[in-house]
Amino acid sequence: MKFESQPSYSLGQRTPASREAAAGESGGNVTLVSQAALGAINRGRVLQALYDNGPKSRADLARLAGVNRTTITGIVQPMIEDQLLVEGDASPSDVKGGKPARPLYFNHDAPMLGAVLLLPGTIQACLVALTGEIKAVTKAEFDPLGDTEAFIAVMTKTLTATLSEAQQAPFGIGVASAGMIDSDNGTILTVNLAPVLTGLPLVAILQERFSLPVVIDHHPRALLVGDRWFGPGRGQQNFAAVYTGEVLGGAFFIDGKVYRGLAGSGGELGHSVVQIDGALCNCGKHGCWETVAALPWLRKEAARMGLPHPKSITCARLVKEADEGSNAADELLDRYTRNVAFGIVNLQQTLSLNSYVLHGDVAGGGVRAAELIRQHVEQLVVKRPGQEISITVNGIGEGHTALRGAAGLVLSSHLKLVI
Amino acid sequence: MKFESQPSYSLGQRTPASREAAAGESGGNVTLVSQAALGAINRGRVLQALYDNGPKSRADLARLAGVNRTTITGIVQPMIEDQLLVEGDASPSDVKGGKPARPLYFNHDAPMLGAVLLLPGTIQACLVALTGEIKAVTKAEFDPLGDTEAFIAVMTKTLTATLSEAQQAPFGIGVASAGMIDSDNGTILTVNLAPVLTGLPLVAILQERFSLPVVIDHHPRALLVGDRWFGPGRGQQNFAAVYTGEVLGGAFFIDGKVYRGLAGSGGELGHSVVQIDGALCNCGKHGCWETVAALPWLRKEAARMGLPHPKSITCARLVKEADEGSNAADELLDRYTRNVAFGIVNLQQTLSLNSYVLHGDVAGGGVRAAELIRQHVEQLVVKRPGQEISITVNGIGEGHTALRGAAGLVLSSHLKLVI
DNA sequence: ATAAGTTTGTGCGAAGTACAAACTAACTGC
DNA sequence: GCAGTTAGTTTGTACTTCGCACAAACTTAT
Repeated sequence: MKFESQPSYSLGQRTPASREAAAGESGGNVTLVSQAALGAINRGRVLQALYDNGPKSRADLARLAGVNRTTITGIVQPMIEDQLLVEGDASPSDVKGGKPARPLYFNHDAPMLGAVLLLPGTIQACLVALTGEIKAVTKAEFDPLGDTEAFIAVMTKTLTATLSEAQQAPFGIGVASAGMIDSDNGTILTVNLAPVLTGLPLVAILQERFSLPVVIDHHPRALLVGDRWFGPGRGQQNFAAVYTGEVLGGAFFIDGKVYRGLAGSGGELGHSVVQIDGALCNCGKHGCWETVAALPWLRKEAARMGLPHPKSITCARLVKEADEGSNAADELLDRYTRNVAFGIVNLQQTLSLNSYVLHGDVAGGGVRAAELIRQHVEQLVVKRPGQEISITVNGIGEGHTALRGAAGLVLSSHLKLVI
Repeated sequence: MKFESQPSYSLGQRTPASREAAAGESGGNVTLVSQAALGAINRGRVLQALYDNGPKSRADLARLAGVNRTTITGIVQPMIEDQLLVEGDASPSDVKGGKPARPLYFNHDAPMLGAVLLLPGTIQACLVALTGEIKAVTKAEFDPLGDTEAFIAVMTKTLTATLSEAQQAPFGIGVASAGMIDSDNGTILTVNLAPVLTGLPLVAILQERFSLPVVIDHHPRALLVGDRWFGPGRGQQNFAAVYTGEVLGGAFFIDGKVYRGLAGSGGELGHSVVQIDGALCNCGKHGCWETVAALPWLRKEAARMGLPHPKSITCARLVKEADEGSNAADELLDRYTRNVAFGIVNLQQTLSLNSYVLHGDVAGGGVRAAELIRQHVEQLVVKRPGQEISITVNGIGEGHTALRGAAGLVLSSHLKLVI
């Protein structure tokens, strides 16, 4: 399947990319900003402002960005003509009269985003509208120990099925994958439990088959992006997403952009050390955060304390049983949330992002777990005047956030907000 | 003392600042890039390329930045006319003939940078040339428990003495200070051992007295900037500076810019937790990194192990005694460097910067200490294919790096490399 | 010695961008 | 009906980068 049509205005995908490539070839470490790139950057920022703040008039956007109204007109007019944006009905003027503003927002029928969630053994693909709605979900399974060609066949078939439901060419395809991902080079390095994926240059493969921009990143980073574009991180310039479950992970949104680290390796928090010479971790080291704040620890402690059905214990059940009056559950919940808090404390001491969105098991514990973690973090962090730490839970289902995040990866790279 | 003259080309100080202020007033979180800002940004990047790569011809710079040669000419010509840059002698052409290139570099007589290092009880001020040379060092002492007015008087007098030796108006004044600093608002929050500084809006005070741009940041961040502009971090896009001594601290250079965190509070690594419920820390918490990797721990262990003169033990002496055959020193050195390594490991797992510059006590241990730390980090970190971790020591004296870093703070803010 | 080839650096016009001023459109309040 | 206010557009200006052409300065081959 191939898509040809592209919007008349460049969103900066081509030019800066080729520029960077050129600079890369000559080994340069500086990149000047060209005139054309400038336009793309500003177009991207206007779109992001629309995302972050919801429907806004041209005048509002101009005020928000501190630029001239005419600049905004120049930016949005081609987008309206291309039906990426639509003008809403005139909203009544608020105070002292004046011409009513016409709010702008994304066209419901604008091109969508392809999204793939890749976990050991399963593939989920879908289309995500710019407004966040999910459509055309397709699921498939693959043999984690099988043949590479077989996997590619399943992946292609699944994605083709989903993309064929799009009315127009999607902006691109975003892939969120478990495991260790090299997002710079678009390859999967290793996925525990799915050796078939080891070393797979998935971006190159999909780009070739679908002739669309393709982006890949690891699961926690997709959650982060999902939070940023469509969840509680919307509009924020600094926050972290923290995932807890069988393993621990995190991702950071710093100064308005996704932090990736070299070759996309930042945020592997599970194996930061919180207990020198502590318990043995799966990674072979001792005292990793994962040894005290992941589900295996919780199951072990639940069994030790004699809680019912310790093998299937979750934060959600712990909260429920604590709410029902179980002292043991209450105590374990407190210790669990405290252990989770230590990782967040170290993050806070390091980056001082002040805002954290929880995912995974601990998110199942809802507001109560989040509040407990917040209290522990507050106690364990060195206080600064005027500093407030917020811990929130993403209420939307886990899979949906990851899929939306995969879609958001495309937006982030497409809008090229980084210079 | 007031300075009036300013270079004819803007380096972006005024416009973006006022732009940001305007956007801030209206509560906006996006900022479009203006035409004028674009020029300032590119001018800044050309200058940074000159810093990072040493003297380069226009053609080289154009290749390095991936832009047209004429663009570089347009950027550097006014700077040459303003005597910020100078054209060197024609260097002999290297291979196939052609017109010999004229390398450009900073004019030795260009405006300098004012730098202040503020530690409890002492002030150091100096001028730093764009080439890194330090001139007109002035030192003074103040009463850490004394009167605010008295401190300001000493500070003003010291700085006036230094600045009066400048031939032209410096580009600005950079202040590196111990303690907790709010670099966004330019105030000192708290300094242990110097209560007189608590809450002092030093930037506003100095800006008013000297009519120059003033920047303040905390000590580790000044070391980072010193490394970046004039030390082992030169030309690097990602690295961290780590300070060990009576306390621990760090600062990060991420994707080509100094990371500050909200209100400049990132990098307070000393109180990240590496030992849940471990030893009591000065901060009132338990198991902070500072409890196992700072000098108080080293002194305590040296005493426990019966090493000579444990109260004045340093990493430098430990290395010397270990080199001379002391098994106890060797063993303690290994444990000390391992404990230091844990903090770097957590940083690496979080941000994956791959490159660390050591300062403070552990830097006194030279290459041997750095290599030991590197080995421990390699062992304790989760390996990624193709990932190399570098640990280096800044050979230049501590004070000089901090002063150069304070100067570099001005450059960083003046060049406005961030958009 | 001469010619050819190569590289550097500089005018000049074109294209693209944001901005300011002045304008029209649309609504409120008196 | 008219003044006041706000939204959005038109028009002209200033600034920046880019591509092309060209002179200057050097090397190499004949």
